[in-house]
Amino acid sequence: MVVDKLNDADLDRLFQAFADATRRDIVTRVTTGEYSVSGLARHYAMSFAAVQKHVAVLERASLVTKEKRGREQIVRAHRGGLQRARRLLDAYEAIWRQRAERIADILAQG
Amino acid sequence: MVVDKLNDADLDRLFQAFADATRRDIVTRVTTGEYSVSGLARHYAMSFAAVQKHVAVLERASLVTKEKRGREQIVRAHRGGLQRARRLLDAYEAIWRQRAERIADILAQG
DNA sequence: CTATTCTACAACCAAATGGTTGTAGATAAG
DNA sequence: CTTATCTACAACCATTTGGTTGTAGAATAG
Repeated sequence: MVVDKLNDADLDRLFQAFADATRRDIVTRVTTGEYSVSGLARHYAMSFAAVQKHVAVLERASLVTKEKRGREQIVRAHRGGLQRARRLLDAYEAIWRQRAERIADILAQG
Repeated sequence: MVVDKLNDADLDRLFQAFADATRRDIVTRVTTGEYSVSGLARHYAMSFAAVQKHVAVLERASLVTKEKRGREQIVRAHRGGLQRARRLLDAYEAIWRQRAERIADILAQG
């Protein structure tokens, strides 16, 4: 899947995926260890189906992938989404720095 | 939570705020130029009230502030929110690197 | 003063979100 | 084979979201 160019809908899904504490926690877990969907579900005070939905949201945002192993579905972190989110925030940061420089210039020449 | 030393609700609001193309565009605009709420509204194919709500979402997420000037309300970028979002994604990135090192160690000693 | 502009906010609506329970199919375990 | 486990998915519900229109007040312009 080529996901270099980000459209609005991709970014919407990406940040939406981060906008929930349970999902952020799932991302942390699957980055550091190996979890099936039910393995994840055991850690949260909600139904299996609810966790399943959270994983689906992360999957659509390209933050995790699933891989079938026997009767389990192993959830793995997928770095692509994270990197794209970081890139966007870095872009905002760059705009900020540009602005700061511009202001500094104005002050310097004023 | 290991990664998440920031308040969950704050982070929810922060990423939720980024999860909309109009709001991301507003952030860009107010970082590079000076805009009133109605000045912003002129650029979007939606009502003034809708833009007003988007600005309110950004305000609650600490991504912008408003300052009254005459009968206008000037919207200004506020760096705090952006920096907190970046910090969180950097933390995830750090976890990734840790994991990569761990795997490299295992491979090296295996 | 009067008219216009800018903002705030309420009320409303459709769609999305985050949760639930229930059903059913695969796979593993006894 | 039978039972338990893991997953998928549908149906449902309450709340939130993203939009609308309408009303009202404050500040500016003429």
